[in-house]
Amino acid sequence: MFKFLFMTHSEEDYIKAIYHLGVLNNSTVATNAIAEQMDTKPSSVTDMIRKLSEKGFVSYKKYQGVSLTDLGTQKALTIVRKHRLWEVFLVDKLDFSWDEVHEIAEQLEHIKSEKLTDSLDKHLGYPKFDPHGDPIPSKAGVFTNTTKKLLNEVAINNSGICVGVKDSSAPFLKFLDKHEIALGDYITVLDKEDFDGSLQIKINEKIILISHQIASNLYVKST
Amino acid sequence: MFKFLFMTHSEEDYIKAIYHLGVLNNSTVATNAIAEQMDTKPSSVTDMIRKLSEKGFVSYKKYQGVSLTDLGTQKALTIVRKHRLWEVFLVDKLDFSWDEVHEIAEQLEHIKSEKLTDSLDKHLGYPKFDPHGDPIPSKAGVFTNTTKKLLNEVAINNSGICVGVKDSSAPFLKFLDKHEIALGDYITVLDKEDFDGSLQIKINEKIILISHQIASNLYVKST
DNA sequence: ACATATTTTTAGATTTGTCTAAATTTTATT
DNA sequence: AATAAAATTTAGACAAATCTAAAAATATGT
Repeated sequence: MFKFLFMTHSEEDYIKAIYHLGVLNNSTVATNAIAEQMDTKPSSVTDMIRKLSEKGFVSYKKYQGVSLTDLGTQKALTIVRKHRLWEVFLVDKLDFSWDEVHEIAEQLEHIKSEKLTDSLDKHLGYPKFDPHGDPIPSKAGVFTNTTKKLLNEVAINNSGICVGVKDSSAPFLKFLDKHEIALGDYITVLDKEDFDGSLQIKINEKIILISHQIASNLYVKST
Repeated sequence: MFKFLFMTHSEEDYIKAIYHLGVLNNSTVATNAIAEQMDTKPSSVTDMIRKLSEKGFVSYKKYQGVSLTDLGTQKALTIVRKHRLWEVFLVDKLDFSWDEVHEIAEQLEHIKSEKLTDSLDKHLGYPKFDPHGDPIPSKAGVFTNTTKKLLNEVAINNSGICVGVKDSSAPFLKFLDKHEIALGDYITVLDKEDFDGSLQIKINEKIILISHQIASNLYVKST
């Protein structure tokens, strides 16, 4: 029964990839999608899926895609929890910037110690969101749910507080730093250009113009 | 040239084992000794030694034992440094007790990020010793050297400050906790029994009797 | 619906780290 | 110094995770 509790780093990486792909389209995940996400070959994915299926982490029928079982989802959530807690640690305690933490958290998320995870959580003050605004599941696997929307969906003259990014790649995060856009900032949409979808916004008492691409990767919460 | 910089967890574990065995007897390390230390088979050790030799971490002649090269020593020191810094983190920041930290640090020592190690060092206030009193090498690989001796070597009516343990196994550490013996405590040797080598000591204003076995696993620094 | 394209799986090979069992070398003993 | 004992290495095998190339299943387009 407890024989299957140990997971290798690789198994955990697959579970996490399936989780992230699964929450997006809310259906079974394609072999090729996993292969692309993990930068590996579809044949390798098939092999691993079989193994994870035998261990009870995913349900799988040949050619029909894969989805996480309850056990698999639970496992994925603990990995996501660890990843995001470590990101908070790196930013809050070690003064890393939000574009530097992902790669290190990819390593730290595999550290096996429930007590460590829980102590870290406590040490950080039970944070609900990571440095990119992504929610941190509780020990029980529950997310704080928020009613966030993309900035480009906000109507003219409406406001919101910046609560997250959709694209958390280093280039985008560095762009935001450079233009002094940070989580917690109060943003008012002043105007939208029909021509290119760009937005005129007020942020930190300054009025700036941002492209549609930027606006569609920034989450805000209505105030 | 830089092809050999990446090391697997397993390679790092071997390097660390060779390091620890090497500093003790200050000579080449035997295959069997490594096998025993790592709880593996001598044939596996031979295979790995070959690989580490090809990568330049150890120097090795068949049947003649193995020793770390400068590169290998440097690598070992960074692993030891990471291990001990994480131990300090766990005890100082996350309130772990000193008998719980070794296993977790065994995992954390493999995290690859020089910036993380250095930031952690800074965050912890550049500690010179881990929770067991073992010295933490600096980024440059230098130890703070101390003139510590075992408690059983202290003459009657002489004193010392408890600075470390020779045996850092959980049972011994728990024993010390139970009897309220901690690093930093001021200890005076009042008497030694010829019969069994046990010592009468004064610690924290209390006089207690400890066995030779205990005394020979406690390091003190002369005051 | 049929042909074609795409996706997925299979079969077989490779690398890493390990093992067992046998062979070899070194060390210890008498 | 010869022989026994111990340590070490070699040879061959295995499991995990990956790959390539080919085969099979599914999806797409007219």
